[in-house]
Amino acid sequence: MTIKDLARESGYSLGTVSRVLNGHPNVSEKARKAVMAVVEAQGFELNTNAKNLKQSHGDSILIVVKGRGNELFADIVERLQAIFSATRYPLIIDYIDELDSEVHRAAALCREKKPLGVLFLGGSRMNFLEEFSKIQAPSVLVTGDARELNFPNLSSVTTDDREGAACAMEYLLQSGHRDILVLGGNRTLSDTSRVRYEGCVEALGRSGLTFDESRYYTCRYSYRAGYETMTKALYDGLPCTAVFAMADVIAIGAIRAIREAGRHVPSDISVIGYDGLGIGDFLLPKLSTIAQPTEALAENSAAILLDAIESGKPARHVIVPYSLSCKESVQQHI
Amino acid sequence: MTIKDLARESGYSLGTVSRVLNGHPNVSEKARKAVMAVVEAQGFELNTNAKNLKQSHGDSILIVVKGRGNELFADIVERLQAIFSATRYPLIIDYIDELDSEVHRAAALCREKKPLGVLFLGGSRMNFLEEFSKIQAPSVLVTGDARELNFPNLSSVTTDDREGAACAMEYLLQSGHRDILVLGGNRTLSDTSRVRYEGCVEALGRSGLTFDESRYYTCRYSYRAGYETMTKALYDGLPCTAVFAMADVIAIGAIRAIREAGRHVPSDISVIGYDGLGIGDFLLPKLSTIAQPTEALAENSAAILLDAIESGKPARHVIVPYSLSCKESVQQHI
DNA sequence: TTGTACGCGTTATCAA
DNA sequence: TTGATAACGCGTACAA
Repeated sequence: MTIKDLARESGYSLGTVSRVLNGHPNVSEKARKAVMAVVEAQGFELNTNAKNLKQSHGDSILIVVKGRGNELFADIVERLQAIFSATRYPLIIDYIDELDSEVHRAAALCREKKPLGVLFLGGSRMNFLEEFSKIQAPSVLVTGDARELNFPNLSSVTTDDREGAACAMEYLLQSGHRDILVLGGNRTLSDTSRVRYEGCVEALGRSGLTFDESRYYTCRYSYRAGYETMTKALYDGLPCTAVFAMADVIAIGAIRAIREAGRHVPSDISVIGYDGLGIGDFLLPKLSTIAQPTEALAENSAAILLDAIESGKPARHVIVPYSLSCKESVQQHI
Repeated sequence: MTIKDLARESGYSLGTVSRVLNGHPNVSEKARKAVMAVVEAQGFELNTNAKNLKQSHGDSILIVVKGRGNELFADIVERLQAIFSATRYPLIIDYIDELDSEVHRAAALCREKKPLGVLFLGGSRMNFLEEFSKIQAPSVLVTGDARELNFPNLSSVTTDDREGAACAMEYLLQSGHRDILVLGGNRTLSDTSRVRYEGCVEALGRSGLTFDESRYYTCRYSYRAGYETMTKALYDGLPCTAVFAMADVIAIGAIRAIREAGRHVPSDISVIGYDGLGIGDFLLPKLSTIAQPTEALAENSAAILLDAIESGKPARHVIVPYSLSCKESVQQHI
């Protein structure tokens, strides 16, 4: 069943049928009805390949996810999937290592699949600077700020990582902690980690304190890395009554490490994470964290991308609010 | 850059170029070299849309995932992604609700996308019986047994759920537990749940015991559902020293519920899960569980599907071994 | 072994 | 408002 058959059955020509199917203006109501009647009756479906061939681009949306271990992204991907399943755009999801270049990968995929748009889950300025100019499709960086990058086709949706991190630190500070360890990503490679780090320094500064570099532990974003890094930190033996982990996955691994060292959370060591993973509420103790609004992140990203694709709207940059989620893993230090 | 350009630049004709690109036999080594040289030099990429149009089917592989809350599937999807990223087949991943028909959804998607093959993550016999005949593409049911369904294009890869569940129960029994609650899926809709339930009954039978129906709590596969169901079970007040949760996500939610009720795991109530989620090792207590080999599950599924797609090999049904993972959430009952 | 020519299903341009 | 027809890039009979 092709539009050719549709033309025959409906008594109209190919051109008219195509116009009906694409909602073009210059077509009589009568013709529209006639064609649609056959469509309903025969269950006709347009051949995407032919359409794409003609239009010389694909019909999918590409999602490049940075880091397999980061559950936050899993949450966002799920939401994105739910949103896009209501549209006619198939999703191509591509996972790359946390330390690889998402832009390089996206550029390659764009050449191959010619997607309508691309969504970056995580990304670093350096990579964008280097080769984002190679990609033409409207894109949005989710979980990162692309405002200063100033690419006309690159939007961004994120929380304020600096303030979020500062908020976490301040919470720890206000709870009486002074000996704080920070577990975060590689600050050279990850903007998010760098900006959150700056937030930490800032928060400390506001209290007249300075951050001791040796208290920053570089860590991949995964349960295991959190566990291993915290184990090492404990072994190093710096005084420590609280830990700020830049991701909940890291925090969860760290808590396990603390417990295995015979210490308790939060009575011996308080832990605050970042992300607001769903599982946090089912742990013991419930994880205190800076919650990212995954739903808002996903919805805004999708809306912006769709606007760009369908209506050619220009890039936008939106900041969605984080929230301090005080649960059970942080305690007043006496 | 099309094969037309390639033809011009290489000095050969369109036909020869196409043959080289598709690895056809009747082409001289000289021609092959000449064409490939230009391909390398110019970075030519074949137009998938045109190719697909010509061959009247897509080039992607469809994955239908049943249930958004089931982390096991997330693990498997990740592995699948890693495997297929090494091939030229894009993955289209579609999540549906745990209680919807995966086969119905797949059939619709097949009409639309004409994928080369489809992977079902979770699925129930009833749905397959009803409309799997509508789908022609080679498929594999991951995490379910399709042997008796006897479709020529449906393979399956799974662990032995009956034995796995029996193993979990026996472990509890051997640990001295008699008052055991079981939290699992809807046995009418989910074959996996039904079969695991049968395993429970069987294990009990081997010990001369019978399963009291009121001890089975129906529960969706998610942290929250596990938490809520366990809370309700605790409220019901049946004597209980151990819980078998048919999924780790359920077990994790249940453990939280138990703790909130002021009881301890495992000293008051032992809990064993099913799946072997990565996070299990970072919890307190570490989760004892029946571990499914996600890697083997993914690898076998991919291999079978690829064999079917590329070499037309017939359906296969493989059982991969589960393993009892004794960690910290189950204790001897005195 | 190589080249030519046609058709896949669609959109878009132009004339009617 | 409608219809005829030319591309889009590729695979493949068929001819050479």
